[in-house]
Amino acid sequence: MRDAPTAKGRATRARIVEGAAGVLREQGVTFTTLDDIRARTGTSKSQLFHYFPEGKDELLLAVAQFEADRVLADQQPHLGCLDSWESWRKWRDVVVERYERQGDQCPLGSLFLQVGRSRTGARAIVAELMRQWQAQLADGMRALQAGGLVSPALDVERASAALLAGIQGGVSIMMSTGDSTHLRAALDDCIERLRASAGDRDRT
Amino acid sequence: MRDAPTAKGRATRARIVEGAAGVLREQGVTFTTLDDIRARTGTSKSQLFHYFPEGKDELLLAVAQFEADRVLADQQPHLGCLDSWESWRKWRDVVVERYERQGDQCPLGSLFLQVGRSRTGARAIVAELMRQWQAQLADGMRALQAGGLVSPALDVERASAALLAGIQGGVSIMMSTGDSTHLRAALDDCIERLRASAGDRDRT
DNA sequence: AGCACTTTGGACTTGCCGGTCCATTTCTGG
DNA sequence: CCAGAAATGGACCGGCAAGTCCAAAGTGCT
Repeated sequence: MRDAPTAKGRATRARIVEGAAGVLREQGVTFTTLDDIRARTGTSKSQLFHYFPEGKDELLLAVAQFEADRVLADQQPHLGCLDSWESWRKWRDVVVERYERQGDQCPLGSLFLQVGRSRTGARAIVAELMRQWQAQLADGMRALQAGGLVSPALDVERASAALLAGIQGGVSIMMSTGDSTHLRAALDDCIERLRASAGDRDRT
Repeated sequence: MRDAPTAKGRATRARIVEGAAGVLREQGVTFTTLDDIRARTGTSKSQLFHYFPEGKDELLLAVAQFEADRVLADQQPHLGCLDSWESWRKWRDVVVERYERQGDQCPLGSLFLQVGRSRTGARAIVAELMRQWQAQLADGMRALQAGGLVSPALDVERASAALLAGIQGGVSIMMSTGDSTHLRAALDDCIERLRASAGDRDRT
């Protein structure tokens, strides 16, 4: 049932996932029932179980994957070519803007907390997301190094890990406080350190 | 009922909170029922509602407060006197050790996600925890400044916000990946930057 | 058109779990 | 030792939400 036989089926499945993602963002996993999803997506109970035979968990997992894909996509094209200070700045702005708009809705955090226990799949999704995210940050740092904008002595692995951690923490703090100060601080602090590790030329 | 009339009552209430905290860590909020808590704490249903008349939410909130108090307490006495590089190092080790031991059990994160929607109280607890935590980090940085170990030009507010974000993110990444690399990276990176902002003397 | 398969509708079942209630026991103060 | 309050035990209730099932409608292929 992963890929439905007919086009109509595939469309319905996609509609369910997308609609479910919306409901989940608004209400949180805990307070979302299959009936809510049914109502939002204009489907019947049997459809839900037709496309997700293993029930709610399977659907939640599909939504988690859907959201995870969006996280990186939303940062493109900037995340993909972090080879100048200007591109880093733009990327930073996109990240801040995206998460501020999202506000206190945490599509992934809560999802994997719920599903994580029962299905190991959820952890894998998040872990893979983190891996790719960090890899792209590391690529960007190496691009700066290649351009002579950052010291070759910089420990790229560690710096990218720290930056990723800062983002995650910034976002999760924003979830509880509604304030993006920490996210901004983490991003700016890390980027500024990259700058400091260069010579002082090209401070744009 | 906040503070029970008799000593026995107070003891029971405390036993419930503590036991509930244990169950919640192990199973997560979603999969924990009042019966689980009842079993663990050797109490009866009526006791639960006797001490927490508003039901599960009230109990969850009490546990959240209990856990929040522990977070800072576990970092003492180091967090309280971050006035030398040595004390920062010790504190860093304590944080890493504490969260590695905790592993993938997230006492607070999941709690406030659940309760946060229904009761605003949970957010307040987390927000207050973050405030105090960051304040103590900022104090530590100012102590370093006072001792001439760190440049007076350092933006303490931003640096402490970034550090806190890094810790939070490091911990939450560890929740999904089981790996403390990011937490360590965030701590070490931030502390190293503090060092770099000083003159180079006293690099112990 | 006709057959097989997919998709859809929605009533129904089932079990769980938060919450209620009252009876009983244990404390405490005088 | 006694009254009144606090603490405890546990049976019971009611609602909700996940999951089942079968019949009906649509779809595509020959």
